[in-house]
Amino acid sequence: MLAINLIREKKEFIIERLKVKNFDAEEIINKVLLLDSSRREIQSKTDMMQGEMNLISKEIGSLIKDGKRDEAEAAKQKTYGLKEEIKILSEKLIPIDNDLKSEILRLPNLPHESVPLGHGADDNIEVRHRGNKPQIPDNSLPHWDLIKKYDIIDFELGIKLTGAGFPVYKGKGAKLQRALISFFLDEGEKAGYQEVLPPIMVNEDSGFGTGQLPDKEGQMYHATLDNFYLVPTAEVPVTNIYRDVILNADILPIKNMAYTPCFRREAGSWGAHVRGLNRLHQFDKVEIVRIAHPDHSYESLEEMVKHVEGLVVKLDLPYRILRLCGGDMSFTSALTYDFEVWSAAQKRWLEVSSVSNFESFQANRLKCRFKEKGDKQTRLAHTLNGSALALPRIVAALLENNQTEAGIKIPKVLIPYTGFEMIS
RNA sequence: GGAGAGAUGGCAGAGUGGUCGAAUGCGGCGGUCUCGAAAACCGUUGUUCGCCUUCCGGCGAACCGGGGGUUCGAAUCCCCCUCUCUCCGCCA
Repeated sequence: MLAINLIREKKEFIIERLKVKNFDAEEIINKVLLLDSSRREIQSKTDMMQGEMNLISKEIGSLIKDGKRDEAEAAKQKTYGLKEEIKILSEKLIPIDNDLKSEILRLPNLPHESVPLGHGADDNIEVRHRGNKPQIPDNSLPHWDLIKKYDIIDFELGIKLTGAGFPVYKGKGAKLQRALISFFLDEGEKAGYQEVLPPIMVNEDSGFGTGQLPDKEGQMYHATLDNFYLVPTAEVPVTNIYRDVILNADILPIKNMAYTPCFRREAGSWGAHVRGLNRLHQFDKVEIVRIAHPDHSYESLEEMVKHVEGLVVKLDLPYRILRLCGGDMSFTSALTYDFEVWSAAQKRWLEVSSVSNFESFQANRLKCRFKEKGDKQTRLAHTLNGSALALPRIVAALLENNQTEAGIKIPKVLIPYTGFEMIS
């Protein structure tokens, strides 16, 4: 949510910036400014009247204390008209407040100045790439065939238990999941992230705080009886730890990470490229989350990119890093880097991480603020997060890229975690 | 699930209709003292919105779990919701 001050002061700037996201903000902003000024006008009036009411009430109090009943009664008469006026005005304010809020919520976050113009994936800019695409034999199999061949992930069984997109990991397949999670968490710990194990269902306030609600309601599983949502990413519970808090500036940046299963309905996004592990309703992910000082949040972002890069390097996967263009970025992000790894049998890049700076956009929804030592004013913090990493596509790439006649070779760094060197 | 009790500032804890944004203690911050520190003493100490102000700030409104109501006036009375605790039941 953009700050109202910013909208008041930098209307033209916002309109220009949002063009990068191919978003025409002019109409909404005009509406916001109109609603905002009538809101302020009404509030000034009611504040004044309420002040008058308070004065009279105090007067009545002391009159009664002095036993001046008649005068007190006369003073009471004065309040009735005022009270009615205040009521009318404050009732007028309610829809204005609601409209104002919902209009502001329609505005996406401003893209950072380095965000390239563009409409879709083709316009993203490759920041760098590393690793050679492995040469695998012509009879190599895509991962959905490999998992069957070695019986490590069972989609049909998942369908029986739950439905499509809820795979069952078995034997070495299950162990590989656990190994990756542990590896990612250990690497995160080395990089100074505190591990948290949060609830994987959250309430409405949390869903709102990170921006899933109200717009992306249909993307989350909803436990209606209790009105809880299954988390689509650990970002939601971990970032919401800092909802409604005022932090001391000197503890920034806060660095947390969490492993959680992630649940996504993926309504309307099933198509040709989603076979096997490419898209699931439930998957595992380790997420890194930071709360940063606005002056240093981009340093944080770069550190996070480096960290994620370290992971794919250690797993020996060919990867590329993309700076997302305005049209491909999320509603809430100011700058996003995507990581993609090469999937040798599918012969395509798979997105395995998305690292973003949300600047104060989420923080404004969350009311996550900080205070500089000795300063009276609170300021909005910056929030950032990134996958480090999401498992399924990493597994897909590992299986495909490392397949040999004898079986699938496990990357060196994972062997201490798996306890085996080969899936065969 | 049943019965009861409760929710007050960073924390603890008073306050049951009238200058109560809220006593007191702790903590935090600033100062005195000290070479420095501790102790002691003095002072200070929330958030949001609006209006005014060149800065410092000033004035007003709102906030005592959340929402609604009664009243000239609500932390205090009434209703609904949420959460916490105690006992019972069930249970990994």
